[in-house]
Amino acid sequence: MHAFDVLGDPVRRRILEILAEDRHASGEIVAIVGQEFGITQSAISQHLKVLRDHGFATVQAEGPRRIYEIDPTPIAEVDQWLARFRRFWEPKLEALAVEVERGKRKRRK
Amino acid sequence: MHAFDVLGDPVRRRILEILAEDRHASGEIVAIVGQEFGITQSAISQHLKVLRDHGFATVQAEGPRRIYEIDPTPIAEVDQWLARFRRFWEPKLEALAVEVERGKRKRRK
DNA sequence: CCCTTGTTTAAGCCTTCGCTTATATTAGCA
DNA sequence: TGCTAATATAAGCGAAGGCTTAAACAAGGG
Repeated sequence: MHAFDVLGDPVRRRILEILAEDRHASGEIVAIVGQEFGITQSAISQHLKVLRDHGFATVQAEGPRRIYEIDPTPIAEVDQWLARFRRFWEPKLEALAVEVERGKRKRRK
Repeated sequence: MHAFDVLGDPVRRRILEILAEDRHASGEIVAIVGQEFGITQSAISQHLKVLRDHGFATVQAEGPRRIYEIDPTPIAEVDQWLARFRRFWEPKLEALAVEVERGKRKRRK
């Protein structure tokens, strides 16, 4: 399963949004996401497994609880792939790089 | 089908890579992608339909040929969603903005 | 007009995916 | 040691997606 497929599911995207803010126990995620999507604890646990297996999240046991934390690595790879398209909607990007360079030169003088 | 699902397929990603470079006739895409993935012209035509239907590409008839051109809009939306995760691998982003501002101030003096 | 070339569409098959229900596992506490 | 709370796993089902073959359609050129 490719990283894009992992991000293809709305439940998983929502979980990642939550984990982007802070680490959470499985149960906390179930409370939020289960409510919003009307799915069971089991379903969410399976989504968490997908996120784990594909490197989007890491787990740490704290007593009986599983604390999930985001791992941005695969998202960064996706972002990397998107880079080649950015010039279509951000022609300013080159200009930005130029700006920074100009600033650096000025300060070196 | 969500934009992420559209990007989930490797054939479609490859087509978008090709269209990112230049516009191409359907047949040209078939020649490249069909070879690489070992699938039929029909299969590729169906992928092109998905890209059309979800706003990733536009078509223009030129005689019997269909010329495909990329439309970056949905990719930009995906990129937008990814924005919230960028701080995890690019803490320099804030610094970059600061740099630009500093450069602008210097030049105003 | 027909034939050929370029392309799309239809039908059907097979696999994958997400969900539910039911069951297992693990930790801590009485 | 059992009981409960928190979580994961197994089995099975239905829907969706991607592929192939076959058929349809559109544009020129003879």
